[in-house]
Amino acid sequence: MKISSKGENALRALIVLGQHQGNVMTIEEISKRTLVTDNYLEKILLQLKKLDFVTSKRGIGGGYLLRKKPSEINIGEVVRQLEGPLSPMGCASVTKYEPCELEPGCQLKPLWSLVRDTIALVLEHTTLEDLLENRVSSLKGEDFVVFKK
Amino acid sequence: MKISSKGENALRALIVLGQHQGNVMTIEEISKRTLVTDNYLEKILLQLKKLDFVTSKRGIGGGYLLRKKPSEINIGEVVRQLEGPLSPMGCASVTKYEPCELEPGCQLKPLWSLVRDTIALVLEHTTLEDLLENRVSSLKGEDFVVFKK
DNA sequence: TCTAAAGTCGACTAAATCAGTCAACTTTTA
DNA sequence: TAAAAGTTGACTGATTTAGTCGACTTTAGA
Repeated sequence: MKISSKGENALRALIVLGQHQGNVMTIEEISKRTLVTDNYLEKILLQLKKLDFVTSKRGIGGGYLLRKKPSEINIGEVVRQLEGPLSPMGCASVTKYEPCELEPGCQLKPLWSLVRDTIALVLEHTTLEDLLENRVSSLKGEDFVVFKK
Repeated sequence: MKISSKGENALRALIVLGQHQGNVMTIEEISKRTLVTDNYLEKILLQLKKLDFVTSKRGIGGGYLLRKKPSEINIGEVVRQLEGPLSPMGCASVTKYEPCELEPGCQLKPLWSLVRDTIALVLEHTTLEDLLENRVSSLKGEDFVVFKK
């Protein structure tokens, strides 16, 4: 159930860019603040650019900046684009469903669907703005519960 | 955010063993019902045995069977033992915390913690018995919600 | 118009993990 | 004592991951 370093580092970069909205930042500057090597960051930023989350300016004084407002950048979508489907198994994926030989009647699929849906619930309701403003609340202390209506 | 085939196949095996409680099942029989090759199942069952979820009997008439009652087999624990921590990132892991250079003040960690906690909430509240009796309810149709108290 | 600063692109690699195979071995029962 | 079954360890092939490297293009400003 892991997030790879690519996804993690992409989110780090978006956060740093969000903290400097309006200003372009060079790969080197982003690298300093995210602690990701610039060679690797370059790859990730290029991918974020292709996905239209960021844009860039070449030449002297160039660099990267956010393409959309932080409130319009959905974390679920970022994770999905960089890491693949949110579902732990293809059979429970909404965006990239893969049939399984054990369907129907599989007693595992409902579990994977539930896991997928709760992950999606959290990630798709979080925007970059939420992260920037520390609006993600912890479940610790049972502030949150999942319950059946 | 994937479950590997090892975790999936281990759960399949446990389900099949749960459906035949009291009877030993050979690797070959389990293989037929889970659609996992017996060479690979052998590896997985051995691991499940070391973890004390199943037990085995050698020789003619031998095979595998559950070691505990299905109601005592916690799916979160099975997944954790076979796949590693439930948390998507080490910094948010409860059972295997790994420090990160960006702590404290990291704006991502609360998100990973929330994801970990919701995954744990689902998986740790599910037992093998729940799976066998199809007691895992789907989030579809918004039967469930996550909310802040 | 030249130069240095920046992003862009493609090829390559080293390590890790995963999924799976195989052969030899031990235990047990009939 | 033979056959059925689990046990063990070594091995392999494919894939993914996390980078590295070098050559190239674009741009601003002196």
